[in-house]
Amino acid sequence: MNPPTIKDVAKAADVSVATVSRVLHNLAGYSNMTKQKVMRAVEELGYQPNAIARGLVNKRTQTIGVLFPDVSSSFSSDILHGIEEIAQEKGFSVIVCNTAEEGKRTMKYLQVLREKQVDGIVFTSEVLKDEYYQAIKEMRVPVILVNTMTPKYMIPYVKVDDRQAAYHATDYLIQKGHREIAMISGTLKDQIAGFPRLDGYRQALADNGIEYTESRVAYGDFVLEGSRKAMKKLLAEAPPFTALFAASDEMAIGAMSVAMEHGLKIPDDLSIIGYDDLKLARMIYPPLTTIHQPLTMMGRMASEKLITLIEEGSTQVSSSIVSHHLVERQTVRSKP
Amino acid sequence: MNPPTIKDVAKAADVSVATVSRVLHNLAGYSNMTKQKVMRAVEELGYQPNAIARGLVNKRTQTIGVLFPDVSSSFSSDILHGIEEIAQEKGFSVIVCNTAEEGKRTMKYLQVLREKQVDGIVFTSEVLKDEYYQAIKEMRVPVILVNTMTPKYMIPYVKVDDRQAAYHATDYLIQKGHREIAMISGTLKDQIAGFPRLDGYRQALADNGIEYTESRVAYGDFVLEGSRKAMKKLLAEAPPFTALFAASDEMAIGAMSVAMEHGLKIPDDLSIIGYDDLKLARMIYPPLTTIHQPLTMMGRMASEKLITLIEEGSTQVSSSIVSHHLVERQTVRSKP
DNA sequence: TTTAGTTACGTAAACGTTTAAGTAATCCTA
DNA sequence: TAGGATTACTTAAACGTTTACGTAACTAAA
Repeated sequence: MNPPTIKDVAKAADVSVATVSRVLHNLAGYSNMTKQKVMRAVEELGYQPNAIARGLVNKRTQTIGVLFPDVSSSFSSDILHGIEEIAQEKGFSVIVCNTAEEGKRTMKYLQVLREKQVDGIVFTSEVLKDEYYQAIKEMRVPVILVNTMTPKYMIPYVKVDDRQAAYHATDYLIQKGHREIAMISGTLKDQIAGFPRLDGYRQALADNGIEYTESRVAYGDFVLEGSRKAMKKLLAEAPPFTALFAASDEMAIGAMSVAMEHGLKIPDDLSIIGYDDLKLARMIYPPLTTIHQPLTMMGRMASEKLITLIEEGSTQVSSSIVSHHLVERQTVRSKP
Repeated sequence: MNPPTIKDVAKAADVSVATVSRVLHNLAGYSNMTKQKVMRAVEELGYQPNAIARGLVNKRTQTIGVLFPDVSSSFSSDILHGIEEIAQEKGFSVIVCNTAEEGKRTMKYLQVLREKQVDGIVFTSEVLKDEYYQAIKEMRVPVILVNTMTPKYMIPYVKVDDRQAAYHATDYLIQKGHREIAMISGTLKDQIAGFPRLDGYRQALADNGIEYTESRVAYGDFVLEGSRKAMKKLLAEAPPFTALFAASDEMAIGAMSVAMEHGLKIPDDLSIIGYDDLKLARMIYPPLTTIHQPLTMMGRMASEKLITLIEEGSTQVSSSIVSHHLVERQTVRSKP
């Protein structure tokens, strides 16, 4: 009736449960004949071990929790993909947590993950508040930050150098001959993806002897709608510009569409470079030149690091700055 | 040292574990004073219940497993988003499983889910092979199919009527005055999203007295690259056409880009309608007219149904055909 | 004042594993 | 051929809960 347990197997094979457990784990201490008996019983009963019971005694669940501000974003799901891939390879399951805007559900989810006894946590794309840090510390499991970081605590992270990548993007535009370069930035309050990217842009201008013009930067919120508004403002109010750096692909695409609606040709009338290299950057027309963040790989790395921490016990933490690269497609044009 | 258990709380409050358990669950059988004592002890020790131990005795883990062929697709992640939302609301966690191409890992994952004692499963976007069905049946937990179905077994599903939606898309093109309508179909072997959509297209043509021209349909594999090839073939070999129905947004976008590369203007020279209404349909330029599948809502419905099945025990199964709708954007134009 | 009923607990078994410790038989080795 | 070492097991505790059952004290009705 009920699913067979190890006890049923033991009874059927006429041995003790300890013996069954040992043959199932390939430990020593039984004859070949008993092994046969046990295997046969397992087969006949269709026995499957119960990971919950196992977890209780081992204090290990082979499960990790992953927190995203928005699971359904292309961004998050690429990271998730990488995390899941390595996790499953190493025998871990992943519980996904959508913390929603403003991390409204973060604390609740941390609580759930604690009760469920996950072995580790990946925390992505959001700033790690003190409150979160305390909660995680209390649960005594390793954490890895992806696409975010904190200077305040020693927590390993995996991310690209946003400032440097933004510098790269802007410098590329300059090398292509552009000098009037606008930017659509994320919100400045965002210490991770907002300020550093703007700063990189500024630095690139400065290093090339181009004056920074405040009215040429507008602020979006990393997603489409905000960017469309920002672009309209730029088109209406900013001094003319021949190129645009958008701090996310989604914003680049929003800007592109309003540019096209204004009758501008891309890249002939306006060059645009994005940031992220989401799958859709390749799909739109013309395909978007952008800064590639290896999201899936970052997910893989985070997963790998986390599982190492889980299995070796907290050895030293090591963060990774992964390198971005610029992928040239068709939205940037050399200025003669 | 170790995290406090219910025993520690009991000791600290000077009562039995049974009493602690009772106050924690708001059951009857204790005085107000003991309640205070227990609560204080819980507070002071920072006690958190262990869901693993609880799961062992209750035979309930408050966890569901969700299988996707590709978690990182926009399609899957929208569904996941809906599933997660309801799950968390109802106190369930979700384990994501990426079954990879060809369901290579499906069996392995079903095994994991079984060992981990999930309370239910949602199976998405893939055909449910007999092998899978047997495995799930053996684990005696409810399943819900999303975006797929099987006539062979009584398993509740949530999906749109692909045939009807394809009919709708095609008919819309016809109402707009088009009569030379090409199609980029998924592979015919796909009994879920392949054949039915082609069939809907055919039926719409027939009902409007338009002859079906085999050479006007090309086959992609639902994703970008295949579609680009298909579109090139169509442009080169098919009799001229003024409109195109693509069986997925991704294919529509692929087709759009090759059309644009050929110098065709959309929608002036060619009208295109897609299928799915992925987020990016709205983002590209011009925004894609397409069939909207309410993916997030489908995820929510599936989650809701599944949890009902889990909590009420298998009552009757009920499937849902959810209604698609056509969203008019800017890639279809009336033919004068 | 007895008795039945209720309240407020405590005891202990159960969930399905893993594993340390124990035991009996067999095998070497000197 | 006695002694220790090895092999092939078994027993039972432990993991952290929930919950059926037992029981003592108190309450209320007759």
